[in-house]
Amino acid sequence: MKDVKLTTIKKMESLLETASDSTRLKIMLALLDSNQCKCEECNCGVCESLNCMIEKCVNDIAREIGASQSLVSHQLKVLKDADLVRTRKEKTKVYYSLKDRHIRLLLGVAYEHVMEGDEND
Amino acid sequence: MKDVKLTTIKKMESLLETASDSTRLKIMLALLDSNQCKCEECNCGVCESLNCMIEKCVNDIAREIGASQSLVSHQLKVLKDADLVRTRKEKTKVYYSLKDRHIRLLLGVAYEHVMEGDEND
DNA sequence: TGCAAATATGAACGAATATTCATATAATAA
DNA sequence: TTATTATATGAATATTCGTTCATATTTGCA
Repeated sequence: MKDVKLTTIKKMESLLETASDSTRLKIMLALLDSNQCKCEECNCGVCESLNCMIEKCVNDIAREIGASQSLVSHQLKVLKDADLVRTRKEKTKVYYSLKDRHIRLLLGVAYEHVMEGDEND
Repeated sequence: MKDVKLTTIKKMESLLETASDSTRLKIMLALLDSNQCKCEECNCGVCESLNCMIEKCVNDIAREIGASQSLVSHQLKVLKDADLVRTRKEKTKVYYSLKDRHIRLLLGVAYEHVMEGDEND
């Protein structure tokens, strides 16, 4: 990883910056929740199939994480602009889901690091 | 990942926040550079052995990433306080290295996500 | 056509943060 | 001790960012 281009670093910065906010983390973790997995083959919530992607609408997310509709909408826009989530419209509702497996991996690595605490390597 | 505690989310936020800065990313990427791997068994730069951990002193990092000594020192402190790097003193120099494999994984996932661009899953 | 539900947006405020400059501290060698 | 090298730190500045409040937009339904 020696010669990483500046534009690549800027993109990495943008990705991590977008992920590094409590509200947005809560939103993304809500979208990881396996309870609403729609996949018929499994119920893991972390499998790689697109069919298995969990999606929730704005108000449900807001209620679940205990934040206002406005705040969640604002932060979902940030996540969308940074390409961390995708959307699907259905009637008046907009369903959000995590963009791809990298986002789940990112959350997973961060979660594990925090959970393992101060062990040394 | 449904019931993630608030304190856990705060720690994840802190980890990602610390990682989400160009200067600090450059520093950490410099510490991933396999060219200076001290491991005698391999030269990969990404192996998990602590012996294989690459370490560099402040001025070398500053020169390598083209930033001032003061800035690098400030940001290394941020990285150290957040537990992303470890230090080893030797005479007047202080050698820095990445803390553990999670940090390398985090950088790796972010790098891959950016590199794969806008492919959908 | 009008109402209701769901979501998006703009302005404003306060808080947090990266960088620079100047200087301080610590440790070594002559 | 004195000079030199390496690193750390404090203050100051400008910029960015999260949240709230009020309001706008869009869609479906009666």
